[in-house]
Amino acid sequence: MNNKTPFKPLYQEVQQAITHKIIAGEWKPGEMLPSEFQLADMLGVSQGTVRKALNALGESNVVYRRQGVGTFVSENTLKDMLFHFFHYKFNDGSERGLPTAKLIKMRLIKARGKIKEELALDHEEKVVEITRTRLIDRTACISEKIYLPLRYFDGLDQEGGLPNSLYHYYQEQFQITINKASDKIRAVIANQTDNDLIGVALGQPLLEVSRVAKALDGKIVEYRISRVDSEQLHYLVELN
Amino acid sequence: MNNKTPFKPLYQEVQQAITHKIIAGEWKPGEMLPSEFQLADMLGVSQGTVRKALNALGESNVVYRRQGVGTFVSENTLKDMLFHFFHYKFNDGSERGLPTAKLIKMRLIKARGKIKEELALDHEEKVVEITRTRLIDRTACISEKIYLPLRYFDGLDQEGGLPNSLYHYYQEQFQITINKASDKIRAVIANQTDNDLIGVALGQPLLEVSRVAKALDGKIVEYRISRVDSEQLHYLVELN
DNA sequence: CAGTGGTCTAGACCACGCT
DNA sequence: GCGTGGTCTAGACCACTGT
Repeated sequence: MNNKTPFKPLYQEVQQAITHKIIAGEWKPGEMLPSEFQLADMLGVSQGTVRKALNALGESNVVYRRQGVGTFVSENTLKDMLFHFFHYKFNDGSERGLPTAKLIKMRLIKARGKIKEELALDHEEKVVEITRTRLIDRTACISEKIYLPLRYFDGLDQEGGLPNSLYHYYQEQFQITINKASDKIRAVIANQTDNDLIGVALGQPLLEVSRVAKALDGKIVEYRISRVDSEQLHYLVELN
Repeated sequence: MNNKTPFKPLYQEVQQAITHKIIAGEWKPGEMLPSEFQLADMLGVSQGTVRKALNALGESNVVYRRQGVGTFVSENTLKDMLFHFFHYKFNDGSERGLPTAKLIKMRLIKARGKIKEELALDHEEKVVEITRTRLIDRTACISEKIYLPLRYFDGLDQEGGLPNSLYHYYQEQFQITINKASDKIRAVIANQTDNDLIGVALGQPLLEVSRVAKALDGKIVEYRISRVDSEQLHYLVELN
């Protein structure tokens, strides 16, 4: 008879409804959402149901909640991004300044092979390739190659410079909020390019971190390969 | 006046009370806890408060909950452990058999330097040093050095062999449940020992993962250094 | 069918941040 | 003091699992 109705809890509907409004731009990054009771009235459910939905959205960093203040759409600010998406620490345990970035090259290419595959593209679309180095306290320690489908970042290739926090820039300029990512970490040997870009000796071991990042709506919007000076930095993972 | 009462929610008290009973062995790994209503009666709070506490314990993997069945104390079974604490994947994307382990050496040493430091020991205590390799489909791909304070693992040095899933073994033999860990990932160059243990060529890049693991009560109980053949495996991190 | 966790509601009250 | 999220309670009902 196949009479299976998968059953979807009401709070998940509410969660989706709110998410869609955020994606649609009804509430923009940094803005405050209506209170729990107002949302409950708007959506015709009880306050407890809205609460559960908002807490779930808080868990996945779509919004953040502050007691006594309100619920706000998450911003990809540099500080938050460091916490969520930047897990490099100094080997000696020292805390230093915020990382900056130096743009080396930006060009338009066609996505082929691994780039096309990792970005899950059907065709050989145009993508922007960004090459840059990251510096902490003026010392270069990471080189990055970043691939962005031009489809999502129209006009990006015309830009002259880029800010330190790309994710915040994506959000402000292109209404793309990075929300999830997965990092594949491998060990590689430094080549001449690494020597040129971050000054590591040829033959030295490096971490190569290959990241695929997704926006709020689940679409893959960025592929990024970082090569990290392992003599200076390590990658830290907390397992709970 | 300094009349600050930090305010501790009731459900956190409940959470701690339940955690303590689990640590004390009142409910053992794999056993079912009383139902929400029974716990509520026992502790003199409402069912909703118990629910919030149990869900929090579920989040941190102290218990797991199954609708229609019950709430159970988590077991460090091989399958769960792989999901939580084993994040190595094959570079070619293939899924293969479960990892096995081959014991190379076990000896008793005094904790000094980095070992003492990472295990947060005050004195040069005795620790068990375990050297083993891990194999997937009979191919060696990881070598591990594991350091365990003898204080927590009394008699371990007398054992002849060890099972594949150490964490399950800690739990069954020593009533120690591994609950949290942090991994520091670096890149290194294979040396003669790596060549002997996992057959990687000298000079090849490896991942070195240095893990500190904590038990339910928060105590550091294990320090482990893994050296991973990066030609075969990578370390995968999901950022949400 | 009995028992468990999961959802949803309604209402009271508390803690917090801002003004 | 006001408005916000956070806690706690009580009760009804639903969905899932195993017997």
